[in-house]
Amino acid sequence: MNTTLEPQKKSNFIREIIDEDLKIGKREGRVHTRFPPEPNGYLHIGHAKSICLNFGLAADYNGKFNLRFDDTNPEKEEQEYVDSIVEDVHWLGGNFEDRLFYASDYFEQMYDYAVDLIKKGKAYVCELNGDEIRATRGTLTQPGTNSPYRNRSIEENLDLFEKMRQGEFPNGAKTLRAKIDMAAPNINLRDPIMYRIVHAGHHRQGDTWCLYPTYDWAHGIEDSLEGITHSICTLEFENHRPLYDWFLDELGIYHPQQIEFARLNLSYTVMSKRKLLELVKNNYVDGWDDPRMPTISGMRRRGYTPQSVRNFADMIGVARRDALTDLALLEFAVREDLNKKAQRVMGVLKPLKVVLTNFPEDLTEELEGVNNPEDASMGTRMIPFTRELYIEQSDFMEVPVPKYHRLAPGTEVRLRYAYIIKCEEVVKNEAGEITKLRCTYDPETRSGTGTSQKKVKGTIHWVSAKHAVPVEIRLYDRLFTVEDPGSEKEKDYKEYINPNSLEILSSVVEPFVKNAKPGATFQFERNGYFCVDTKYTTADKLVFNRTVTLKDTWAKMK
RNA sequence: UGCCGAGUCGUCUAACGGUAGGACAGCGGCCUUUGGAGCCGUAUGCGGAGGUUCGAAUCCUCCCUCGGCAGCCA
Repeated sequence: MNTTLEPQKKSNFIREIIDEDLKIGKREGRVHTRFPPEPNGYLHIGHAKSICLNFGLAADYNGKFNLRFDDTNPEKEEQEYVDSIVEDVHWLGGNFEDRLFYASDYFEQMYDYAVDLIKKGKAYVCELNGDEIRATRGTLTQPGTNSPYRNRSIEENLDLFEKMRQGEFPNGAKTLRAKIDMAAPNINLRDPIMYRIVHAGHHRQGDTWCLYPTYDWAHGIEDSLEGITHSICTLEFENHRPLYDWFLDELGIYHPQQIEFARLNLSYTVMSKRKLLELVKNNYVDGWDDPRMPTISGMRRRGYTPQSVRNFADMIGVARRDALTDLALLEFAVREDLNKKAQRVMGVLKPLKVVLTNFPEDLTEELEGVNNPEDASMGTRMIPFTRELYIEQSDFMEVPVPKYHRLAPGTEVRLRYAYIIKCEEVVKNEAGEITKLRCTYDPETRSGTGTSQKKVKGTIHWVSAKHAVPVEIRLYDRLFTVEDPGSEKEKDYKEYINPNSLEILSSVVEPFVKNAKPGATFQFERNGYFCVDTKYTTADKLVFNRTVTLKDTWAKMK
């Protein structure tokens, strides 16, 4: 149980429901949640919200959390998705222990329950085809009409249902329907379909079944069988709750409580599996784990930490109103976490050569750099300093604008951990482009020596040319150019794809980074957080993904 | 037009009849050998109209706006 010693978790309406349930001793005071994905795609940040919610509730209330695949539709589901989902839930920290379940493991039990309903006169085999069912369902404002097969005898229903299972009928020929009310104002109650015939191999059941349960019929049973106490799902299932309750009540079995919350929408991206699948299939992105994708695997590859995603989930809270969450919240969450953990290092994204004309040709000085100012235990490292360096192109302006604290002709700037230098000469090629800066350094100004009182406004990062490790750096920008690409009814969301969401750079980093392992995260000082890409990094070439930039107050001033 | 649901700072989210608070974003400042981090300060909000009440974001009525639902998807 939660104790008063623990930090107070942010209140939300689901916690209030649970608190009340616990108070009145409902369901033996247990809390047992689940995350029930269909394995028809990769998990995204919206699913992460649900996982954190469900797992967090179980953890905080000393309860249990199940991972259950809702694999009731063989035509869309694949083992690849199962594997990725298990990996993602684990990575996020969702601990389901040994409780990994599959709806398909309950098919036999569901079938028996269906027979029970038939025997109670609450379900019937219907021979209407898809068009006919649609036509007799009525509309939002008009009631439907009864199926001509609605009043078959129980014996005939039992016989037909058995034959459906045996594979005697083709796809779509017959369905099993609940006998509820064709005039119900809630369309879900107009004799909903419980089983459809699908002759297709199932990723786990193979050809055992040609009869597959629908979501509405299956889901409550799955929850019931697992002893789930609070069945948390998103708002679009709200209209299905009466049906969830109806099935469980008619069956007379353990009855969990369905609670709906608003799904996550994030600005500048899309969250539907259908759209994400389309981006992948049509190569708008480089797979489900493309770092620009809002998928968990994409975010992992981009350098997000599980902790940052969990913090984000806590920040956004849980409610019942539709919302569009600002991407800035997610970026804040990852910066906050990485700031505490990331090894600092210097890397020059777009290099500009600097020659220190008064620095000895063959000298290499070793300068000490702090690995993480937020965490002294991470220690220090030595950084080589030589006559020829690279600095960031953006750290030099031939004609500086006001408030520009960096290098310009005749001005001084500090090199991080090193000396103050002065720009003496700008070297250009025939095209007039700046190719090199000739500077002088002031030997009295070495960092930490305190031998000079000289102060400069700016400090810039650099890499010794002789020691520079060439790397590829991938900069990512938002995938879409508008806040809510999916909301425009008249336009296809793909029209808003950002054509500049990926920029690939040839860059240099300090030698400390040379043997970094795939997945390792660094802060390139003044630039942002970067991680070694797990897909394209090879033995002789490091590829970095920019996870997120540092907050840049200078960029805002411009 | 039927049913269900939701409206609180720019964004997300608290409040449970008793001073509308927090986070992010913004703005101003301090500090700084990362224009990072940190610290301090600051502005902005209860969809509308009535009603009940000493007192309403909260309870009631009406209105407005937005979202979901007519798959043999989940």
